[in-house]
Amino acid sequence: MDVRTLCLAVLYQGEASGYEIKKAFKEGAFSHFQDASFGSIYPALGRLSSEGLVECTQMAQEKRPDKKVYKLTQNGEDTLITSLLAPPTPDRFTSDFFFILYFAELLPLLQVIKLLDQRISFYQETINRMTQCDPASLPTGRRLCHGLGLTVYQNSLIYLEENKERFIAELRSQHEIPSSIDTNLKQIDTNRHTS
Amino acid sequence: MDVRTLCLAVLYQGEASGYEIKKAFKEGAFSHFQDASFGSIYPALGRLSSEGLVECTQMAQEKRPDKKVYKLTQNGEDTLITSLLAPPTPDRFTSDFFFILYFAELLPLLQVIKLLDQRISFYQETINRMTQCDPASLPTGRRLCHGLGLTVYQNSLIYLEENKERFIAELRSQHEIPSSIDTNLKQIDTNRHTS
DNA sequence: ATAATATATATCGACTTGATATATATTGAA
DNA sequence: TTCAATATATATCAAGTCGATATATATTAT
Repeated sequence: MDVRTLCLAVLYQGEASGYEIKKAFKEGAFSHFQDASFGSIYPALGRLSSEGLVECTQMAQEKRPDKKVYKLTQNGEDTLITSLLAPPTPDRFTSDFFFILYFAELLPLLQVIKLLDQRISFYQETINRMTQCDPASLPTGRRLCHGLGLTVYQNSLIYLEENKERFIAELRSQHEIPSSIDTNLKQIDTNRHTS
Repeated sequence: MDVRTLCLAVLYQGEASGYEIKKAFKEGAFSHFQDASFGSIYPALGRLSSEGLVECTQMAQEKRPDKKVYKLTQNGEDTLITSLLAPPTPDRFTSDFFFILYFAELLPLLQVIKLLDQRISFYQETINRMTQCDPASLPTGRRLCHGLGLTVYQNSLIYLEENKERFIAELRSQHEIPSSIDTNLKQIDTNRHTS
């Protein structure tokens, strides 16, 4: 979803500045499945403003730098709904954690253990944060998002906790045969390209 | 993870052309947690080649266009390992599905049902594809990736199947009061910005 | 026959990120 | 108390990335 639509979506829930829109992606409601940087938010707001999809009110603040508060227009609201009706593009998931884990045999065991422990902490903290909020207080669509997301984190945590020890033991046993460290993974696909 | 490292990772498993590297992200081993386009793969291979991290062999093919087969050098292998030791950047997950679902109240009910059904099919197909492969045949790290990923898809499917009907019934009941269609979500955060 | 898909490399405009610059207030630690 | 870090607030820019497109041919399906 393009940043312009993302801005409209945040503004649908109440007027906000560029800084506050960024927060919605960093910590707020959209943080688990969308993101945008200042470098794309500010230009997007400028274009939305010139197209009449949002209105800007310059708030000359007492002490802090000027705050530009953006508000959705009726046209902007209609445009948001239309964008939501378009067929969704496939999810995009990019993870260094999975990428590094994939090559676990090539890395020092302590490094891998650290990676897993950090991941377990990440899942625990995320679950704690998400269970702060009472699902019953959420609108229907938002509640399903919340429930599905929470399920993913909870089951990921369970899986890692259940398999961590076995996994580490297996890696340790492989480290005991030093000559195999480097060749383990290569063996798998060696004869793929025999044309 | 930058595209250069991703190319080294694919080449670690066997020599490959740019086209074959792209396939590793589209359908192959890395498809669930990494991606790269031709527009970044080809320049990356050129740079890796000039830096001596990969070697290129031009295969003058009989009928098809020339194939440039890239192979990892020792230097490239070392560079890959070093990159894997760097602290992982946070995951990035971007989903139109979650984004649209979040605003379910604003959309025609049939549209939402279609969205959920497509999602359920997507999970089912992904699980089917992933269960084709025998986990026991995979190296340790790769097996944990596979297991954790599969768990996520399976539990997402279960959650959606268990909650779909209740969710749709709830949306339907809200549609019966037409005046509420537009205001449901707005009510939540209306008095946040009362300064 | 002919449309669609697969193999194969390459380029390019448009967009996005991550870092940086600028300026001030508040909070917490030494 | 002083000093560092964090938070509020906008804006820009180099570097990197995507998605589309061009080019050319073989195979598969309709």
